[in-house]
Amino acid sequence: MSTKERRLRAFAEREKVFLDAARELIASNGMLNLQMQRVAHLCDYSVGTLYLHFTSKEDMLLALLTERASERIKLFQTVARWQAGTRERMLGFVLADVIFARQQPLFFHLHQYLTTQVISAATSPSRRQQAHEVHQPLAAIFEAVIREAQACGDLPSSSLSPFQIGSGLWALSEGIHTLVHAEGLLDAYRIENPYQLLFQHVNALLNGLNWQPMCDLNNASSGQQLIECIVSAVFSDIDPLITAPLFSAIDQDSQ
Amino acid sequence: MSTKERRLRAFAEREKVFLDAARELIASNGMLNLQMQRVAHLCDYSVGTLYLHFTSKEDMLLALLTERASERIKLFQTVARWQAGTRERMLGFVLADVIFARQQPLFFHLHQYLTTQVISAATSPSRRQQAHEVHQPLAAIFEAVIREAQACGDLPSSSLSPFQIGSGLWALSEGIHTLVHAEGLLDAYRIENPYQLLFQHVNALLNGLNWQPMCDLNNASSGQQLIECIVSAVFSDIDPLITAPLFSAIDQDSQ
DNA sequence: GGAACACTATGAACGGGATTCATTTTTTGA
DNA sequence: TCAAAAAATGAATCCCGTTCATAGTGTTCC
Repeated sequence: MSTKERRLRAFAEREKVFLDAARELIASNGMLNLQMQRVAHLCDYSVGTLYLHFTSKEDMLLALLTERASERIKLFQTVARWQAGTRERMLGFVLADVIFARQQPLFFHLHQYLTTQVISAATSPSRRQQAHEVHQPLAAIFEAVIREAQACGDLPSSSLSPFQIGSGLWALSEGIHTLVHAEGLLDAYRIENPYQLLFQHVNALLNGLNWQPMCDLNNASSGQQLIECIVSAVFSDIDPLITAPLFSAIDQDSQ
Repeated sequence: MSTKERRLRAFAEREKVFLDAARELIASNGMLNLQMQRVAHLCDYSVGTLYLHFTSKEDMLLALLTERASERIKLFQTVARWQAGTRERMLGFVLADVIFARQQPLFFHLHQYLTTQVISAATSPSRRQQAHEVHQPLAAIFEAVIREAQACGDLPSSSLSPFQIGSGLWALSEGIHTLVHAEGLLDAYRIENPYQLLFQHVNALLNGLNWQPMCDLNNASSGQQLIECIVSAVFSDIDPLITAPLFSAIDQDSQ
């Protein structure tokens, strides 16, 4: 009975085709102008067929986001495999997130948009579930490093669970991204390189947790050197246009 | 030539009437079901008149958000006037933010929704500008405390500007709010009281900045006592239903 | 082979609601 | 009092997301 399997596979493949088309259309016209009609027509299918896959437009966008989770996880895994201290790897995770946001601004916006309650309510529960499952490994990866740090004495044991400890870094990172994308906010305060700022805050937080080896916050350039070092050790394959502004003084970022 | 002035005042008053109606309708039917028609009719005006005030629905929502900024600022000012150490006051700001988010969940959702680039793009530049201006005092208030801390030696001077230092706390706070509202995320990790977690992270970050007096992170209950103390000193007029879960172990929060 | 059946795909039509603008009403000032 | 200017109106428009009755295609079994 391979008929059914074959059909399922074909269905899954078609879903990818739709998502590719959606991505392409968003890339050229912006998320605001994405129309279900156009997605369907670009793939030579009818709208009805498109709606066999997604319960709504938002549902499709969430699928698009979920599809890309694996790339983010890959970046995290690269960091996790890196032979370095636990603290360096934690910084590496934050860096990975920044790189991801810069590499794929579209996905960052999608994430932000779909996290909103109003919009999230328009997605199907099953796809929300799927999105969660797919992101699970992200947390698992950094939890492992936190456990390792506690085991080897880099990090004092705490009443908090590893996830709870990590959530602080996660929130800090998420929050900076939000501030960065709140139009005009950073201009108003003449903050030129928000991501360098993020690393400073992360270092402060890690220091506050007594995560060894402690870092001298007054020496900003050594912090930048560390980032540069992580980039060349772990992310040497990433386009320098994306990574360079993270440790050099001048920010060429134009979002 | 008071005619013009009178008209302007009347216009501003009518805008308030519209915003009140919008708030009422959102409160009863949810943001998703807000219709411009209904807002206009509830005020006995035509849709056209409504559109003399707002360039779009999103523009109206942003106005609604901006209108409420003063309440948030009031909470901050209460904290700023409190006769206490600088570190306590910084915690107080974070607490004020949490209280605001719990008191006015609607405005929190609006904020989240309108910060999104997709939605923000649908608002008028002038209103975005206005929203910025109105929020300016928020930053000014906490910057003053940071300056004071540096002056009195609670906080070592740094190469970062006061705003830059504060932005870390701001981001952390914003990020936790985001995680809290990302449906199901906290359930998945059995995090019962995210705001207690926020205070722990804030304390870690402040410790990391060497903000005196340092706080013992292992003693969670003393942290909770501090929150309780701030609440009774500064926010005694706030409904205990809102403040109690912030320092007691059981979280009755149901968003 | 082909008839009956089940499963898929279709896209015109529907519906909901934001936005507009030609027209009417009100206010102003001489 | 009245023409000109300003403000208000709401029916009509337009735009899209979503649906569903119908047509098409593949499958099964005699």
